Amino acid sequence: MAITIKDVAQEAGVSVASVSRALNGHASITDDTRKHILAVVKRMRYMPHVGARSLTTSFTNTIGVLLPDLYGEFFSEMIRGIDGAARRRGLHLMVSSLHGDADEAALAIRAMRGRVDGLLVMSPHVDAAFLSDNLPEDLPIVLMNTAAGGTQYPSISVDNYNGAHAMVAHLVAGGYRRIAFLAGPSGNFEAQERLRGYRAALSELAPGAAEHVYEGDFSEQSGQAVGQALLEMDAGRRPDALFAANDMMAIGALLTLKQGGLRLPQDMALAGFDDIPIARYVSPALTTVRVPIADLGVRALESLVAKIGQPGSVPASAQTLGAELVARASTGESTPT
Amino acid sequence: MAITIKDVAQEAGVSVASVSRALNGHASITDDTRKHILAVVKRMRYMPHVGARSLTTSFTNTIGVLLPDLYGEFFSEMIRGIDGAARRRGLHLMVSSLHGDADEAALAIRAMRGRVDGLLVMSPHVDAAFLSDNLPEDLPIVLMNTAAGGTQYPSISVDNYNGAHAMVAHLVAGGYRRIAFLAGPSGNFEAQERLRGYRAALSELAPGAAEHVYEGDFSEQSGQAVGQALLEMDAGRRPDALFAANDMMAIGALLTLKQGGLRLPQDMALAGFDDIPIARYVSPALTTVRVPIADLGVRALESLVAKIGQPGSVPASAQTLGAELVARASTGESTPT
DNA sequence: ACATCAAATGTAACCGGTTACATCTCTTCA
DNA sequence: TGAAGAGATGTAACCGGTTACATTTGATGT
Repeated sequence: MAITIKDVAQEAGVSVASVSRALNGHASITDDTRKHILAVVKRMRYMPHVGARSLTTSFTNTIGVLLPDLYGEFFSEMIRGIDGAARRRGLHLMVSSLHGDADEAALAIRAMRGRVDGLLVMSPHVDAAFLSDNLPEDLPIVLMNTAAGGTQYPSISVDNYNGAHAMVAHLVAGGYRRIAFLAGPSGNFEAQERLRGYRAALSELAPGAAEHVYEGDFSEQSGQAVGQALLEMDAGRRPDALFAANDMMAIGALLTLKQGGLRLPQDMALAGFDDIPIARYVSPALTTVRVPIADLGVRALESLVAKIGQPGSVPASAQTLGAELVARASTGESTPT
Repeated sequence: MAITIKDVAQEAGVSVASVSRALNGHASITDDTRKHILAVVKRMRYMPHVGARSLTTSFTNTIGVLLPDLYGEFFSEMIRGIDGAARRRGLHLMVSSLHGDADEAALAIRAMRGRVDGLLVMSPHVDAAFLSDNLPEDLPIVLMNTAAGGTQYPSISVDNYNGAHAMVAHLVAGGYRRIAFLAGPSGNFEAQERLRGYRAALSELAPGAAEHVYEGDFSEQSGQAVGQALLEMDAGRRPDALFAANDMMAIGALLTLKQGGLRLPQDMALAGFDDIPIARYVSPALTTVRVPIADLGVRALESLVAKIGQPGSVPASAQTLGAELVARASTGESTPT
């Protein structure tokens, strides 16, 4: 068994209360005794048992983070943002992936009880009903990139609609007219918003143009499949631009189209969404919409902290972060990198 | 305040002990009362306070993970491996980045006391002395990718030496003779091992060839800088192959060299180390050494779990994971993807 | 010299669970 | 019928901290 506060108290010849006070910088303790106690603490290498402490103080200095999956650049960026913001406030992170079904998600949420001061959740499987069923009622929570919260929980997400809208505008401005869209999984809220943006912009900015929507699932493979389908099309009927709902699909299509002998962007322009790091490195470099993922994490953590600070008083707001168009060579921009 | 076991006991008309027994599947409780209690638990949405529980049981079902930084594909992969292995065992993860100085690292370690059953640590700042100074003595720990443990702590790392050795062999076999090496930060153990592998292989396999070592720091920028330096060299004296100690530097060099008009691999072959996802997508696709990062995480977690299972009994072993050469176009391979 | 009072320190209750031990209930058998 | 014993349930101590309240100590004023 490790060293406890009692051991320290005994060794220093004082009461546990004094040790506690010395450690927490509490009032009314002589400088002499404080120094003496701290010396003993150091000598014995005592470190408080955080769990025990949080039992009485009821705060843990820890934030729980639930993400759908811990894979890929998106996740990595998100955690980076959250971690940076958390460390700035001296908070720790407890992360959990949710990639199982709803039951597993429920389990993960329960496991957080008593260990965290608040929860950051991003999950396609989670909706408001599920949350109110499984959440300890008094646990502050902020949702990310989801429509699930309704008005009940605060959420913060990226402006997928306007990002997609801006991309279509960019393509139209570049002279492209037969603009196809490679959609994400239909159940996914972000994918829906991006599709909605595409449709609205198209009917608004290129009134005559027809919609061409391909189904995809955000994977590189589905990009390759659509690339293949496009290659096999009659060149006259082929779209002159393909806008994929995320970068990975765009890259899959890019590789397939290039391999099939198409010149990009002369034969077909290509655009993605997310601006994952790879986007800059493929050739031609991929035009995309930059999603401020790390920022999203930072903001989410910050609103969570605010909510923890004043429980109940903050109404459930839905913040939106702007997404910025990044024009690169795949839609004809000359600038490299 | 949330619902406690007492509330449940009162509501169900039993003692707290019975509730506890019902929840933990303990022996000697009637099926009737168990069902009744569980029904009440469900109705009240009670969830046990894990911190309080761990106070008496002294286990937390949580593993602490300390990484130097939570940025980039490397750590994303590592966490993915750890998370998968952890969830298979019903363990939770508490992650913390260490990117500050030693003091911050010490703080992060102390914060884990009482919240985790064991620690997974990967850090350049950490050595054996530091650990024995700051670690609660009874906390199981496994180190990753570091020489720091000495014989005191078990560690698991990638075979950087032989990976680099194999790459040099590959280049020599490809006919390259003036093989330059772009090193990583000198304080970094992995970087040192890769450099050592380069040197040994070179003197062994190409006895006459001179060493050319450039300094780098694992960043894309340092790759660009060296790329620029190479471009400015007299073509006759220029190396015919550049082996960078990691992929990001190789990619930095690749972009700069291409932009400078060099043809790869005809004018210069290029190789990296790590096999991050981007490596496949650049053109020419980058020859590299695949580091089984996720595997490393899995193995590390598994040895930690083993150590937690039998404290003290396992001697501090140092496992090594093989690194596999992946030949792609940047060293002349014809295969795409 | 003694009463008064503030500051420093100690004692013990409490946070929310688990579990050893005590108690109660009910069956079984002499 | 009553004693013994097994099985179910309750009581209370404990895990390692924090903190309200009690107590001790020492300075101050008259």
